[in-house]
Amino acid sequence: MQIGEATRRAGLTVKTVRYYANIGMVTPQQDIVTGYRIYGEDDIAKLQFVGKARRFDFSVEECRELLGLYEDRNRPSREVKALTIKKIEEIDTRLAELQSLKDELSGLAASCDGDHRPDCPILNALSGR
Amino acid sequence: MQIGEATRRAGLTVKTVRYYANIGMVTPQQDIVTGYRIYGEDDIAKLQFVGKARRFDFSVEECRELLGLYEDRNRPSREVKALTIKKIEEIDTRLAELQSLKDELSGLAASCDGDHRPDCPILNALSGR
DNA sequence: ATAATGCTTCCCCCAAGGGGAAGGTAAAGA
DNA sequence: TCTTTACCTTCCCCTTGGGGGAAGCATTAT
Repeated sequence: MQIGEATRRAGLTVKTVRYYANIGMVTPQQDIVTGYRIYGEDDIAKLQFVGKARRFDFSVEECRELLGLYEDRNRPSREVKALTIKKIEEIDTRLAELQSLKDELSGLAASCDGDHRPDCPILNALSGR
Repeated sequence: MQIGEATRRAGLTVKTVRYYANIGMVTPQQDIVTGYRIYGEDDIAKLQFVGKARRFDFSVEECRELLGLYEDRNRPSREVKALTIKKIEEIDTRLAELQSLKDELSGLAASCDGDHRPDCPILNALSGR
């Protein structure tokens, strides 16, 4: 099928699918006459796979790695699990950072009257006073 | 003072401080003969202010806005508080997304043996089976 | 015949700087 | 006085993951 239907079935944009072809992640066949990309069922499966992995916050490079493992029918599940745990740890780190930021900003917002007067504890805090 | 000391006092890199000058956020004077940027105490205060705001996850454009409010001695604190609350909401949204991702990935990781065998529930989930 | 899609490549754009080259400047040491 | 060293400048390419849009074929519908 052509790229349009492939994107519909994979739930991705044309730009995205073409990008994956360009970086060699999901490489369809190509019509020699028209130059059109031709996607098969296996390509669709890969696109859907990558789409889901991206939604799980895996980077494109990590997706490439996962795809390699996905295609290797003999790889130990250990490797996949290790990648997943690493990703969970990254998410944990980011969660803690964001929570800390939120706490600080919430404290500042609570201390600011937020009215017409110019005095503002938020700006005071940012300016180090 | 020159840019080197300014960066030391503001806790930023030279690249960053030059970038802020280029985009017109913190614009030092400039020595006409040497072309060197010359930073004064007020510039240092602004750099420190922006540095802190960036650490609070405000974008550069938001920092520019905050800086404008910071410099306007008559602005109502309402405006600053509104920006802060918007930022807190953004952080909340991202927190929820990350938590959801983490829960799903944790479930997958728990269901995967992670041994030498090739069977892997994580890949199965990603491939939609 | 022509208009409407659909496809291609090509190039620039985003945030927020980082890395490094090539070259001017200033102060300290030999 | 000469040279090294440390700072400074501008300029250009690189990053992530594509988005926007132009210019130019192909196919299909009217």
